[in-house]
Amino acid sequence: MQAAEIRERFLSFFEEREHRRMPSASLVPSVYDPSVLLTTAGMQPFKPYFQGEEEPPSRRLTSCQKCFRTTDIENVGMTHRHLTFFEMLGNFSIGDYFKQKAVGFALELSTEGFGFDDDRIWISVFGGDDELGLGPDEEAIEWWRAVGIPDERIVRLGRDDNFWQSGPTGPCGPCSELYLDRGPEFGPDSDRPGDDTERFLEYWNLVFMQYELRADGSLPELPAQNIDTGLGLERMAAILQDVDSVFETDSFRPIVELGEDLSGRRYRQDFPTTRALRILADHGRAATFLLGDGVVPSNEDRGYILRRIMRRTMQQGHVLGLEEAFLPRLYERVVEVMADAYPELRREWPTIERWARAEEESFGRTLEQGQRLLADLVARAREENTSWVPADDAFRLHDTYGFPYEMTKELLAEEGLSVDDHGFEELMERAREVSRAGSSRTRARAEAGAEIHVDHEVVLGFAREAGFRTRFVGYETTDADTVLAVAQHANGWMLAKLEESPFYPEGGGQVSDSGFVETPSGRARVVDVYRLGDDQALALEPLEGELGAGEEARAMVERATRLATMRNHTATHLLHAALRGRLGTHVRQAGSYVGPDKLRFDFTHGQRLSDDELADIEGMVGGSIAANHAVRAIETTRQEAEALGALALFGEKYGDWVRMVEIENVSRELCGGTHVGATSEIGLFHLTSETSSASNVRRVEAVTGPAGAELFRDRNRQLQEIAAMLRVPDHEVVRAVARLNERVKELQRQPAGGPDRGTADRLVAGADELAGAKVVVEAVDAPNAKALLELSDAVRQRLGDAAVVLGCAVDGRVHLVANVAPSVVERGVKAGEVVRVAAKAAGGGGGGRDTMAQAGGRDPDRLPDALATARLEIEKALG
RNA sequence: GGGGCUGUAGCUCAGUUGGGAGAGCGGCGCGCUGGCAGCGCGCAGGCCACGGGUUCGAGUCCCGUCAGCUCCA
Repeated sequence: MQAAEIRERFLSFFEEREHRRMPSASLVPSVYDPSVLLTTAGMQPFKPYFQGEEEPPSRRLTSCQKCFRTTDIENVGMTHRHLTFFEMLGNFSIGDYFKQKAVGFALELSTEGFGFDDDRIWISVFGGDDELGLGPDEEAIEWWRAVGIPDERIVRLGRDDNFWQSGPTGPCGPCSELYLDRGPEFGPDSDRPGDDTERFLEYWNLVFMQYELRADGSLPELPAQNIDTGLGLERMAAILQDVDSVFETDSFRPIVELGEDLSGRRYRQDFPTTRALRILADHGRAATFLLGDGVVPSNEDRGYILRRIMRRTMQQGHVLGLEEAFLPRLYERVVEVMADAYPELRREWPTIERWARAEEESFGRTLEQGQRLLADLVARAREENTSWVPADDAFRLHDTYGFPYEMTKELLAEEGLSVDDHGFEELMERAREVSRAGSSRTRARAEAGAEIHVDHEVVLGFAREAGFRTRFVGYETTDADTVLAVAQHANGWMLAKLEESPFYPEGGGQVSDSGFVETPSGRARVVDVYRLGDDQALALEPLEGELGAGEEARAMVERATRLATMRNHTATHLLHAALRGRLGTHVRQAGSYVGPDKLRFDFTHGQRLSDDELADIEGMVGGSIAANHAVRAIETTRQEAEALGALALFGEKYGDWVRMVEIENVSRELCGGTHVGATSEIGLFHLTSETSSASNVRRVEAVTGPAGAELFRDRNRQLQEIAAMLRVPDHEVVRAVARLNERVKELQRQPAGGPDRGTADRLVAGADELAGAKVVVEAVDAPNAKALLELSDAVRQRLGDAAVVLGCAVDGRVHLVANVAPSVVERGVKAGEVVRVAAKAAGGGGGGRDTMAQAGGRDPDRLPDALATARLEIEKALG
């Protein structure tokens, strides 16, 4: 059975049993779920439903979810089954059915859907745990018995294997796993499920979300109990296609074959080759899907995960002897295999290919640099006649220059050298500790900061207890007559919920609204708006009187601020469209800030923007504003929006109904923010900065409307001030500064134009002769230290075997120069020494080489003392 | 989020205890040569990333900012 058929059979099985079939969510989790970098399980996109923050489209769901886990990355290629990227099939019950039906469905699909023999299916259940105070999961055992699984094939496992929890506290519960007994040729009868053997293959995990684990250790039952199951598609395919490993299934074969064709080697020819081909296949899939979901290689967060995957792939390519760039071909093959199930891959192919090329090129540069450094290490080892390279050198190559350790070892081995593996691992571990220590410290600080605000859990509890959802009316109005339904004091603030609220809660980059709430008995400022899924709550600061629950209330958004924010939000969409139009469709939003003061937009792009590009983009946005396009928000289905070509955000919120903001003739984006009605309301648009926020991510900032005009006035004022200082009209400023610059350069050059002939002549003529050497020690007029030096040069050269010491006083400072011919140095006159003692006499310091030295001091009156000291020093040396 | 490295001529990079900004390639000019290639000679080209500090003096030492590379979480 092919992978596509397994996928379809699973989903339609549950669809026939009243489950709503959901499309796979992006690998990039919703922006509202910062707990994970990437989607790691099928239930993850449904978390808001499980937590009761949002209403699910159905109580029963089923999906095939793209998943990514790095925890086992070291094992990929070593085993038959470890993968970083995989597809997870699952059925979910949100407060609907529980263990009985979950068990029944699982067994029915296993036997009737996938054709497993009843008597080859084994089950594991939670066997109890003292610390949790729970006994065995009798309920699950009972239902397994009821569907005909005999006791001897039900295995009880401990908390580590069969109890699920997502954190130290929160929802949790026992699991139950299904195993297939592959028969005695795969292992002895004494093997048991859970022992990680080849005989018993785990293929399905059922999670019973039954309890809530509290901080005090208590374990009350959840009011609404949920089912979350996961069946790994690749494992199932390996079983049903009767092959040894996932890499031999139909989803992987064509990719492995590409590796074989490119390298001329064969899968299973030897272990290093097999391993490399497996890694190519797994990492190839992983990178293609990450790129397809808008992740871009960088050195932080998910971008770094992607980069590591891509670089590991290239390194394994090296193991296979692949010299040429091969990532685009690898990813192209992945797209061919997977695009029927995941059409976004075909749509994003130009972007995928672009980043593949860019990363391969950039890694090439890293390798080149590393090889250069490595050559130095080899040369040094040869010189010192050793057969090894110190671990810290190899580590530096890895840590600082990104040169893969495996490659270091391999290339050194070719030179007959080795590295201390153990030492390398130690350094690696130490670096990890340093990194961990640093990040936990900052995490503690962040948590300390969070206490100032009201804890998210508290707000969530408050809203849940209120028992209704606040209706957001902020799209239509900024003032609402409504009811203050509930209120509660918390941490100095007041928590409140309105029946209808015009206040926008921060989201999609747009900041929360500010404003006021008034009731007959009091007045309060809105200091924060909490977004709770589809719901919201307010934090209020009481200003007058006392606000009470149940009172009629008038809610007023601060209009000027909101309008400024709306202008910036619509401008952000125009900017996004302009960037894509000018730079290419690889440009993708990677974060944004939309406030009343300015807008900030991060997007994926490889290089800094040129002045021309920036000017063009600003011009395009300005053109869209002038054209006065209508802006409309449309509520529609996700499918409809996608069909219309709407741009989905990085880490889009999951849901059936979406809000699409359309700017006529310019763009369509999924967006929950507030916008102006027509683009001309934006007024002025001006880009204020262009920087980077991570590699391959550029950040631009802009201002609009009155803020833009204010900036303009400010600049103009500055220009006028400069013009006044230069005494030229505004439009002459640039030319005037250029002239000024030229003049400054000229003045700086002039002293270097040649030393003053007359002075030099006078000094040469006045030279003393002392023990066969010419000596000049004089105070002269010189504009700066450099001129003094050149003068001394000229004098010494004309005198031949001479010692020349010159001094001058400029700007309240003393400069001294000593210039001594080598033959005189040999006789004991060291310029550095002379100048040092002389400077000391003038209250300064100095030094230099034997033939030339400079010094200075802060007291011009003592210049004669300094020169006298210098003369004495020379006489002493020559005497 | 934490750590390491790097910013010097158009490019690739040297630059010693702090003491006169350099090389190679490239550019321009001249010469040798029948022409090209080549060789020789000469010239231009530098806010030594930016901002502070220490110092008589900073490319060099210290602090900060920006940018690039890189490892880890």
